[in-house]
Amino acid sequence: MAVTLQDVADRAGVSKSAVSRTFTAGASVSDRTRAKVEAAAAELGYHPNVLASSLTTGRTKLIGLVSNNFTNPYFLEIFDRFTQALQQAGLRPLLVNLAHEGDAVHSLDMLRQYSVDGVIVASSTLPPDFTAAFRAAGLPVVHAFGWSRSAPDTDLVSIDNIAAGTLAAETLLARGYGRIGFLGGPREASTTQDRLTGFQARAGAAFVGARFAPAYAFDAGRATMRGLLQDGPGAEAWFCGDDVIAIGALSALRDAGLKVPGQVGILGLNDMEMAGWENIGLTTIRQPIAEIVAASVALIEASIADAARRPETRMLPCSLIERATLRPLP
Amino acid sequence: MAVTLQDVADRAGVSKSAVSRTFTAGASVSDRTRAKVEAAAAELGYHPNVLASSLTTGRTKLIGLVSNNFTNPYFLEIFDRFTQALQQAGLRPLLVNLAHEGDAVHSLDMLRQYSVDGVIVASSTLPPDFTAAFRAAGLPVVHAFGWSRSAPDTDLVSIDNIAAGTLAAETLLARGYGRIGFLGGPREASTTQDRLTGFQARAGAAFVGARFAPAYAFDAGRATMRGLLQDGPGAEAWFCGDDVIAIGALSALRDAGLKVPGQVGILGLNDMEMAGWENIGLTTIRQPIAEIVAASVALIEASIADAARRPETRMLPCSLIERATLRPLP
DNA sequence: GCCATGCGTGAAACCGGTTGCATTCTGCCA
DNA sequence: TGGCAGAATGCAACCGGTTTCACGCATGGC
Repeated sequence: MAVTLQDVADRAGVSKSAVSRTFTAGASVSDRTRAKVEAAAAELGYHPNVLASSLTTGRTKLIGLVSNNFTNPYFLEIFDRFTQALQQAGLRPLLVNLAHEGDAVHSLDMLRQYSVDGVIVASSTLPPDFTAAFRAAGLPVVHAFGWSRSAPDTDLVSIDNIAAGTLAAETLLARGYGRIGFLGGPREASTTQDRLTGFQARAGAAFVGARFAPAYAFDAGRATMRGLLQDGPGAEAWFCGDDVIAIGALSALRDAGLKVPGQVGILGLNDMEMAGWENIGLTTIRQPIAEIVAASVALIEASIADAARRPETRMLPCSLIERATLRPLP
Repeated sequence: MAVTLQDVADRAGVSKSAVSRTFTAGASVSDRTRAKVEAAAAELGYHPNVLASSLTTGRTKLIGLVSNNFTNPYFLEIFDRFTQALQQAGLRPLLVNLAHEGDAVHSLDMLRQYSVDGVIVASSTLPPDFTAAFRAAGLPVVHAFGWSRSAPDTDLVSIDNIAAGTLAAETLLARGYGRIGFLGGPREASTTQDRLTGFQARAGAAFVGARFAPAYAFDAGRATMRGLLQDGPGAEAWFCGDDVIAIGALSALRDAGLKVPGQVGILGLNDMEMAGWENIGLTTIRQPIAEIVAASVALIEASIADAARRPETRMLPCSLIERATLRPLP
């Protein structure tokens, strides 16, 4: 059905080798041969079969893009960037949805079956031993949006979550909120723990406690905030570990008749597109998503090019985006 | 590096053929050999290389998942379902982001280079000649969430957009809105045209006009509604061609001090998760996304199994989801 | 005019599997 | 026990490429 190397070779009156060489950069071919081959290839509409060539070259240009966050709209922005950045780099994302627990080991096997060149794990909740498994299998792997002290032997790209927590506490205090709390995402996630650590340390005596939403979801944020309100007077301002949780919390506050940002302040994290919608106007800490994606792709490319490369950690700075859910600076 | 068929064969003391046959269903192997091979494979941690086998079988179990909607949160739900459904079927999604116009022809070539078994195009705005190009290349292709009279020779899975428009008009009229309008997505999309057609036909004299948002995005919906408001008294209720446009429109109405659903009614389409958030409460027409995804995967499997299969069109019913942006029935 | 140099080329082996075919093995029946 | 059918197995070719190797040929220096 499809046009093969041999077809082109026959047409051009040269050997398979000659054709192959015209399509591999840096190979030795005369201008005359190259011209003949290119003409034949164009006439026949030939495109080399990447998969066949991967057998000998060991490169598929396939990258496993693994995530378990298919419900948080923020991740659509992340997928958008990743797919574009990978395509730009001539790589192809093989998407893996880690919806169920058991998928983890299975998907590792699967990605090896397809001999992907590398794996990008985009998640802040996946346990470090998951990425470690890829590395143990000899696969280049970059963990983006997650961070873990316990896995220093894999590439990591992330914000400094401790610094983000610190920035959050500083921001709330500077705006005159006296009692401040943390409304994080899933408790087990090391990112959540780091954000809390930074927040609590900087908040000092102003810290009134932490609560954890079970998921990065509107409902989870809303329900958790409702619980906090029922428990009596809590904080004057909350640092939420994620925008979508923050938006859920806002909804609960509004239902309870509390004025934001006057009576209660809310600070998010991520700066997803929705945070900027005029009917939401969430004040939030921005993750530099473009830079995180670019760095992740760069690191995976580096690991592919040099298998002996030492893994590296890139922590990118985040910044405050001022909108309407915190009082202005005095 | 990786364990190969030969390694297993050596270990088990049999030929490559025997090993290959133990892993292909329906091949003739004795129980004794199978046991030996399986033991050896387990010890070595062998997983067959799908790409190598694809050379002879012609099957990669790779499916191109093509879309250009990486900004509408609704599509994250769609990707979530598609990835899960494909994984369930033993297929792997190769994700293609059609962000730029020029990507189209390039991505076709690319998907052929990877000899994908089929392509699923998930988009309501891609032109029909795009999917036609895949079909012309001999690739099984299913177009989901889009529909076109002009391309009856490809598999289509979608709601009946004309019927959805009719249902929308009926719904608005039944709730006592006298003058009703259509606020659609991109004008060129055939889905938009169909929704308008159905809507206008049923609305009859109550129809006051149509306006088109330039994109499926909050900002687009908001700006378009703001424009409508400036143009003076418009409709009492609007049928929006997409939830996220509807949510943008709601934001503009609220800013203008108009009461929803009392003074103005808003009806969306899709029933994305966000539509159900308590701070939004969008009344909307639900697309049966699970069924659309399931049907798309089933059709692509059918096309792969039988290359001579005739393409087919599946139109699935949609239904009204009652929330808070339309007046209740009298 | 001779030889070293090096580029361009094709034959053939190989990547990791599958599969047609011929051969051997097994079980069953006469 | 012999004969035979059918199952099990191995060999070798093949899928569509890449790459090593050896050779042919043009070039340039002496």
